[in-house]
Amino acid sequence: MDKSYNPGGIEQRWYNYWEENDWFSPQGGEKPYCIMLPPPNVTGTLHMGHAFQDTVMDILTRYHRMQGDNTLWQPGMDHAGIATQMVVERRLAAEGKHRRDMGRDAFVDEVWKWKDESGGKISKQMRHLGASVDWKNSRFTMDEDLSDAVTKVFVSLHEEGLIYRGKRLVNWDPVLRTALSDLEVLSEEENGKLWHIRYPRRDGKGYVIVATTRPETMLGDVAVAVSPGDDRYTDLLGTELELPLCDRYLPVIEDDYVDSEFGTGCVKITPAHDFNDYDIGKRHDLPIINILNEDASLNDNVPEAYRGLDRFAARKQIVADLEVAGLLEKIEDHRLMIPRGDRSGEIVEPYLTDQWYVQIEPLAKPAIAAVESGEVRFVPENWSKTYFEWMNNIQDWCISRQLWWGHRIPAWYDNEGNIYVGLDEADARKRHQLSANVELRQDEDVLDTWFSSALWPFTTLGWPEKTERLETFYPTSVLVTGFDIIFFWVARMIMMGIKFTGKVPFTEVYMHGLIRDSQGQKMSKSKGNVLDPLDLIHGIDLESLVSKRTTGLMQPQMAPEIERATRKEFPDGISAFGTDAMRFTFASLATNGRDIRFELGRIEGYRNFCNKLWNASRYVLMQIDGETTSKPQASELSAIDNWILSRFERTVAEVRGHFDNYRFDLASQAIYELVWDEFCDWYLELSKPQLKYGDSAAKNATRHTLLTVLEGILRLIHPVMPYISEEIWQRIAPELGIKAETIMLQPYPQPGSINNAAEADIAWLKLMIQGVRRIRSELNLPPGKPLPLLLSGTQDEDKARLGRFNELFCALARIESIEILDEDTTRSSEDCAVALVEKMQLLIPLTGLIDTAEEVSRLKKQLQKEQIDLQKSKGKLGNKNFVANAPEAVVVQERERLQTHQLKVDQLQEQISKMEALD
RNA sequence: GCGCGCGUAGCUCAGCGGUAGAGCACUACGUUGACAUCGUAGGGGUCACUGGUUCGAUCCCAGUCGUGCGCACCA
Repeated sequence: MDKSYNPGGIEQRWYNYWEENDWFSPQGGEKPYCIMLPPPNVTGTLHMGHAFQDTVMDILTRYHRMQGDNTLWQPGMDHAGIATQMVVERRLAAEGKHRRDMGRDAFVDEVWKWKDESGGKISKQMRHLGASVDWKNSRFTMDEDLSDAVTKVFVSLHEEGLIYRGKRLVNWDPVLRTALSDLEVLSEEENGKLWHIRYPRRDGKGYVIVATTRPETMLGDVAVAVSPGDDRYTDLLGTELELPLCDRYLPVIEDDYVDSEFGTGCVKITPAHDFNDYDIGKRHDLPIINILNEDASLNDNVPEAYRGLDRFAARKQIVADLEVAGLLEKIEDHRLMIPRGDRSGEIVEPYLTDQWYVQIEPLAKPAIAAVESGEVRFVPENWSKTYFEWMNNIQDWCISRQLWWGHRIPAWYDNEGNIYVGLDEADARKRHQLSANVELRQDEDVLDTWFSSALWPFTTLGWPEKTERLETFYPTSVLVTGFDIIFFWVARMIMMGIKFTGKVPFTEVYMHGLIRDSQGQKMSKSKGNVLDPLDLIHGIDLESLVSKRTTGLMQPQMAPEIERATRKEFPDGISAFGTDAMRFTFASLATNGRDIRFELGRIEGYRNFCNKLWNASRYVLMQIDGETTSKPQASELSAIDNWILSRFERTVAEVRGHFDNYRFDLASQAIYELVWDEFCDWYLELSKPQLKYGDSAAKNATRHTLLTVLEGILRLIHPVMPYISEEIWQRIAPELGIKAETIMLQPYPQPGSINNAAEADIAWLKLMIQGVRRIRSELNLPPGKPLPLLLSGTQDEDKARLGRFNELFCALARIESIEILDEDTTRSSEDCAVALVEKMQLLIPLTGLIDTAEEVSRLKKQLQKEQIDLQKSKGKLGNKNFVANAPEAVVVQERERLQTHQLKVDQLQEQISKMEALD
């Protein structure tokens, strides 16, 4: 074995080995276990969030596979309509092409080409991460059968009246020129202005002032509304106002929506371009005047002067014209919420169009019930509140998008505009008894990507066919996903799953936090703080990292700042940490929190941990080299052997519990402590003298224990660190007579029995060793210098243990001789340094080594601490209410503490006064 | 406005009714053949604040301050 762990050399080899042997496919077994991979965008690449999520899913998958479950991790990719179309359009733009020039079919061909090129990247990345997904059954949302399922669902919902076409206001992205659902619009507070405009009264009695944040919309005004019963405006009712810049008059209406306290108490009403106004318009039967084109330029419904102007140019012009006309009362600075498309970043406009909608409430009801009843359980549980909050106020879902890339809506129109829905054109004709000579054209629009994603858990398993996979794995076991898509995806899967299979799509939803950078910032290309998981695995030099972060920016002016920050945070680039270190890091970060900060120091620490495990294994292999090791009799195992075996069993139980509760952080910590703090720090060190001084049976027992515990650790850790565990296991397992091809199909450790006696023995031994070490360190005695030791106050058990652990103790504490002082021994201890182990005092003669004054001050420090603790205990026990009300066990424990502290205080005081008497 | 979080050691985070924990960072010492990607020992916290419940509160309850997120919003 190499002297240090080198992940680069082995990872690819093991992954290929596993995949070639088809061990990622379900292996059979009684209990099915299934996880659906949230399908990543086919044209993207995996970021840290994906790597984190994939790690969690792979841990669960490998954990269950090792338990013999029939385990499926279903992979696949999503066609991501808007995102993908944007990427391909940008690529075409670089060649000076535009999709509208090339036509729909040619454009879609381009997307497919790009999909084939790009989709491979993601699967390559997932392979590097060690993801044990069922590659053979990987699916894509645009696959023919999945597309057929989408169509079938659409037709079926339409038949039931749950999908309808309607003309109403939608969120319109004027750059992408498509409708968006509510969820795809992000509103944020921005600086704006409030323009106060005078609307003259038609009766000539002055004017009223209305305020607006979007002056250009006045061209679509159809009324002015006031609050009912607002005294200031009672005389206005029934009159009309002149609409400035237009040759129109507006009625004054009353509506409860208007807040008389806000602004002037007068609101202009523009039903075609404001959601609230739209509702008011409907209530009052007002006309709707649409003033915008698809690209948000002004259309022919406005005065000629403004036609064709972009919305913001028009705003400027209108304000100027109002100013000239003396109709602009004032302009105020104003903070307001600006809605932007989540993809384009453009300000979206409420826009009146025909779109397809899902009537969602009938679907939502059973989906709410499923979570209420516990049929679907959120982890952490609290997310169910967020889910209910949204589901109880759910709005109809706009599912049509004016895009070319996606599932085409299966609806056809005749020349009169009648709509015919069917599985395909022939089916539509059949259903509606249309003769072949009726001309039909298909709806141009495609479906929201999330519509097909909502079906993912069952369509990937073969639905609508009643396949064996569907039968076996549906409902799936757990959904692992980020809370950011709880509405987009989780809620919709539950609704669609129940609707079309009659069952929930999964019984548990593990919601993890979102990966952020070391400053707590969200990682994004535009901020220039993204990390590529592969760069953490393979390493990257600083210059490459800088150029990677600064090329292809949407805002190139950010480049210098990004470069500066990158050079500061990664002055030496990023070294190659390997997949396992990264995975272990992700596991340790998987707390219940919402934000997960990723820091290099963390992964570095776990890289070191890999090296620790590697070297421990190297040690074990060196010890067994050239020896035959056989299974020892139980009686041949020493206390230290029994101790480490017992610690191992404890850890197994702990780790399993944590995995079952999705506490990967606690699981990884438990493993880390077992490996480093117990196996390496103590057992390996204790095994050295045992292998040196023990008889042949004891040596054999120790070697066997080294192998057994290490082999168990490897299986315990394999779900988190698949590569290093396989690499070492392949060398270790044969030594134990295990003949198997891979660790990944070995049984996951089951907790066994605990050995309390051995644990108590070793706890005592550790105290002894640590006592001596502390004296050495605090008095600056050379670590390597052998020291004599005197013991006083030894109890029978101490003597018995000394008999058994003499060699181990002396070796680890570097003690050259031990003398037990009896009550009547004349040897005095006043010139000794002292350490306390229970009732016993460890004494190290200082003559010629060090001034006793130093020891006195050291002891005084300890005494002070003991006295504080003693007072605390005394205080508690002196409180009658405590003794009367606290549970018996707590009181007993407190009494023991009191005794221990009292004993130590006495011992220390005695020693101090002895030493002080010397002077 | 409604809902959900968070505030614990210099930093990042566990813990959550019975004497405060980890990793990293820090200090001192140390290359004895598994490992310097290391070892040994150590320092460091009125657990945001104020009240309440309790024999006992970092933990439960109420409020305050700070901070983050989601949803809905007033022209």
